[in-house]
Amino acid sequence: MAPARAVVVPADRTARAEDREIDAVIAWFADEGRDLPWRHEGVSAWAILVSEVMLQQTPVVRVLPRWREWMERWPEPADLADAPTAEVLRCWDRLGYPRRALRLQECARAIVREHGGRVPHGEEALRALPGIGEYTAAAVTAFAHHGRAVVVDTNIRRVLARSVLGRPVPDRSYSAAERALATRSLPAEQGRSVAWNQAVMELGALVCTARSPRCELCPLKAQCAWVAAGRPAAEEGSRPRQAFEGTDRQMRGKIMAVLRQDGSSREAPLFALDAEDPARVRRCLESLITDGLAVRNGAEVRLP
DNA sequence: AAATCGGGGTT
DNA sequence: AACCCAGATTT
Repeated sequence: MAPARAVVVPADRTARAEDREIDAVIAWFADEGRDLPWRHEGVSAWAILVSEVMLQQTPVVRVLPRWREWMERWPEPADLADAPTAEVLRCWDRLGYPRRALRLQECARAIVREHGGRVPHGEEALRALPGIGEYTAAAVTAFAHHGRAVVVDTNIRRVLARSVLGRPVPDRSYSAAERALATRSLPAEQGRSVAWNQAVMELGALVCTARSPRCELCPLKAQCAWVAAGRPAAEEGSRPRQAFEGTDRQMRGKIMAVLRQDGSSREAPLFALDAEDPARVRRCLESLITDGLAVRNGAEVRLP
């Protein structure tokens, strides 16, 4: 399990070896990291927070255009707080999981109400905001406030699972042991910790990818436990994942697409979205209303 | 710990 | 057709 170099090496030599690994990854990022707009100098903490929420389960390429438009329309938390929610949901478009858009607006309102319109510092205060969980609080702390935080996203999980544990994929669920590993791996010095978080995340996105990792380009290839083990394949997925086709999630998406397009709709036409299963349409409609993503007035349904 | 919550590009 | 993506929230 543990990497070979963990075996009884003088503390100072271990430290220097780890420092070289860290520097190699940071240097790789300086050369190969993408020029993403939310990484630019002078981008506000709010803009970075928005990017992080949009990036929750949505790939970078799809976030880019939405983020640009969003920040142009609502550059400050107060702007989003005052926006019509229907417009917010339209601008969110097809980023997926539209509850994130709702929570982001609630987040903006909480920032205005409780923090004077400024993104608060500190992971505890950040986590208290709607839609901000462990990852996003750490990411905002690191990338917006340049603080030392244990950032663990899907990319970092994969890089650590492979390079340190020698495993092809991380576990399904995020464990305390995994958090401890990420904590141990984080450089002690603040500036280096920020660079490390950014660099490892990018390494996972560009090189140590889920499908076809490009190990030949990896700054960690010489000391990667997974490479050393001969890059063993992952076990076959024990459970087939739930298909998307035919799920409530898909139907909710279809209904939201209609509401974004038309602003409102009579209820009856929505049942044409699945003539085979009106109960499903009904169920999804009710759940959207419960979630605050749609409102009913009379025989019509519209965006909130 | 597991389920639920979109949507689309890649393989 | 399956897999994956800068996760959060609820149960």
